[in-house]
Amino acid sequence: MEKSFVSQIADIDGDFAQWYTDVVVKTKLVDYGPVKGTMVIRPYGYAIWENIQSEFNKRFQENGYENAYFPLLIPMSFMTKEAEHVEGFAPEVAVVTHAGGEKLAEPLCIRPTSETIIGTMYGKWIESWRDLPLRMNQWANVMRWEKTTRPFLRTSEFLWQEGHSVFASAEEAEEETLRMLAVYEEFAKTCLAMPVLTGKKTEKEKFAGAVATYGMEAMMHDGKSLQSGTSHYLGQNFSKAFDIKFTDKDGAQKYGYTMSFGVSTRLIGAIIMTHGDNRGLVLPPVVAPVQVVIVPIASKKAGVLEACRELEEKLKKAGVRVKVDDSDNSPGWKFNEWEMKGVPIRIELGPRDIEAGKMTVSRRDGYEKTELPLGDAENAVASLLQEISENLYEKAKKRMEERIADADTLGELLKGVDGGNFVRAGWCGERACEDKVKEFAQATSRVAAKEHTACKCVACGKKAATTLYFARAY
RNA sequence: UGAGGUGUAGCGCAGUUUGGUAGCGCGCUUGGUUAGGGACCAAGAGGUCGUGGGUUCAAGUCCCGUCACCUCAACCA
Repeated sequence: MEKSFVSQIADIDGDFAQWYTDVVVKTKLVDYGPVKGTMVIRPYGYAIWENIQSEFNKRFQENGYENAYFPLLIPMSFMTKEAEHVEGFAPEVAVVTHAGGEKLAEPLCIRPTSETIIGTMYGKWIESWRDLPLRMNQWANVMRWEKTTRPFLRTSEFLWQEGHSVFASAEEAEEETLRMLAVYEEFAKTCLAMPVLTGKKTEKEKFAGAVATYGMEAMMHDGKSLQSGTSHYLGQNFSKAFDIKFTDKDGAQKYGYTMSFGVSTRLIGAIIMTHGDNRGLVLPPVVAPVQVVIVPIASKKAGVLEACRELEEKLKKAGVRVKVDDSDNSPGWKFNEWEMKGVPIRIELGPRDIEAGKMTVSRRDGYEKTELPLGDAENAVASLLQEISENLYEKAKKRMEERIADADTLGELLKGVDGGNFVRAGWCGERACEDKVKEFAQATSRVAAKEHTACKCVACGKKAATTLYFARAY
């Protein structure tokens, strides 16, 4: 017999990378793409992304954003207008040199991010203070030629959302940067059941061309950190490079202040690694493609399939994403299959249940089965989905909070990250000290802590200017 | 680019030391019996052994070249 999924995967804490790859491949979320470092997102994986998109679109609209689309190809000359930006992205940009059978006069970059092309258009569109603020979002693919890749976490091509805004004042743009960061944090909590740390990044870790970068970091099962969203205050760096000028109320020509923010399909990787267990995926109900799977027992017996269909209809009407697995695999096989795929609720329906007017319900965040009356299935399922979401969040939050350690010295910091912790430590503000931490502990600064509690820099012992979270990162 | 490793059926692998008919498990197809935690029986399909050359009566196996991929280091949503 083939080894089961559970026995094939190593200890979840021991060989996490292998476990992750197994989950991604076996649950048919993706195939590896024909081009190295790319992935083919299969329907089950893409459905998660679509749910993420629709939840985000609601929130973006509430914040004044409209969706738009900008071109994939960016003239090289656009990229070079902002010095830091081009320097930061140059090593990972793919370039189109030929088209139509001829060498192009100017090479075209495949977008690694769209600040430059959107900035160019904004420069043409914006004339007056009345045009501001301008807020747009695009859902797109981008390409960054990464040396090492892993599905969802780092692929050469990935799908994301990038929001780009222009304001008349620095204050408004900075405020927006933090507001969208807060939208991310709320989304992570309510839709992904994922607790995150948010805060400002250091100079070393900030986006190329930004004045300030804020990040959202999530703790994975193995204690490593995954940057799962960023929001950048760009000041006037891009408005000056792309001539984003407007005539203000006082008649003066002024440069706008811009900001941008993005999350990617990496969020799906974050879900897998935050909630997954030895049985496979665990999907938060809000984004799960299938929220409830109904498994018929002895499905050839009279009335069983009919009862399943009836329940399916009832739940569908209540807005639940539900599926009846009427394939002719054995029930045990189906249980394992759907557990591996992370479906939050499984309902078993067999002759015994139907006779008793009940259904056997099993939730993915636990092992126990309970019997509930069939008559009130919609309400039971709705509240159970909510409960599962909250439970997943609480479990992940507890785990994260238990694994935040404090360090005063490099030795303590190393011990902390070795033990799978985020380490909170003081930092004097010098780049050299950050580099020293990385060299000593293979950990990087993630974000600044909201409260500055440390006194001394963990690397040099001088007075700490900030308190940072350090972690090993994906 | 520095170091190590792997290419054999859709997937995971054995076979290479010592050259001698291409194997196993899973999956797939067909039929039947089953069904409350990855069922069982039977029959079947599927491989120019990454690739080019060489040695040999004979190469998956030995020799030379070459390509691809993986892991770690370096770089990153």
